[in-house]
Amino acid sequence: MNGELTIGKVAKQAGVNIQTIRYYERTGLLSPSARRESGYRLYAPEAVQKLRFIKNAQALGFTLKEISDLLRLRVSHPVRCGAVKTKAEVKLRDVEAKVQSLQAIKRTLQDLVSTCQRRATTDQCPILNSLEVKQPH
Amino acid sequence: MNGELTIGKVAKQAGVNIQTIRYYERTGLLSPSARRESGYRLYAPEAVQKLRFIKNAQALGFTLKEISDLLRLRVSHPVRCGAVKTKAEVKLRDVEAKVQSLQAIKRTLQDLVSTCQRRATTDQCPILNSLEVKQPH
DNA sequence: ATACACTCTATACCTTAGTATAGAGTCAAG
DNA sequence: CTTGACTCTATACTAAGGTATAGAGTGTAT
Repeated sequence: MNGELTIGKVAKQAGVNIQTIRYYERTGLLSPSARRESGYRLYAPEAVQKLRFIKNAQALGFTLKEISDLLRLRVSHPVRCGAVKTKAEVKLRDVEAKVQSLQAIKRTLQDLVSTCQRRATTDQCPILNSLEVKQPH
Repeated sequence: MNGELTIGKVAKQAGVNIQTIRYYERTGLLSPSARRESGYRLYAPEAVQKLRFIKNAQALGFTLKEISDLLRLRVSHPVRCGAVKTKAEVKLRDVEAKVQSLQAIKRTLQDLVSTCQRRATTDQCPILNSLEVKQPH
């Protein structure tokens, strides 16, 4: 037993459609580690983890292109280190901004819940003020 | 001067396409506060704020449907308070989960940046371990 | 009163991210 | 050695979220 999985097993374990996995292969996001002689795709168990990461990251507003960039971030040669570091820093700023925005929404929702508890009422939309609005440059 | 804006002004201030605003109107997300006799849409200045909120929330992975729900969350009558509170609490759990996931990605990116600084190398994809993977139920 | 920018409706088209289907071949249990 | 579940490629379709265009009317500065 070598631990390799067929596409159906991977799909089931990751909770995604088989077609989705093949679609990700077409777009360069996830390739099988090997093929059987018959052409059947074979995947390492980490493929399941990768698919779950992709689905999580999508729910956070990342596009497949951005997720692909994230997955490619690794320090392969000291010579490329500077470039990787720069990319990681850019992504980090983006992620930090998302965390800030989400926390603002979170505080508003918490306020709303406690406002309800105090039986106060308002016709204003409270969530509108939650996000620090950036002017388009 | 009553402060009402035509669609072009709103679009420019919010940094979105005019067609997008009309699309949001069709989908019930944002309606003009009035129309001129000629049919021209007129918007209150808050429409700009609302559009920016929508764009921010989309970048955080919320769908237009979810954003619509968020914008409707307000305590209008004490009698409805329980329902609003329940909805707000559900959204709150969702937002908290997103914050957790983003912070995991953030820590990984920070590690990556400092790994680079130590000139270490790895062929592993470090970000794969960043998200607490939930089993599909 | 005429340009020119703006807006209207209606319709068509586009991109991203899948999902479905057809027709043929493969695998493994009985 | 066949039957049922699985996989293959290729192609078409779908849904969400826009974006573009045509043809007609409106607003306003000169």
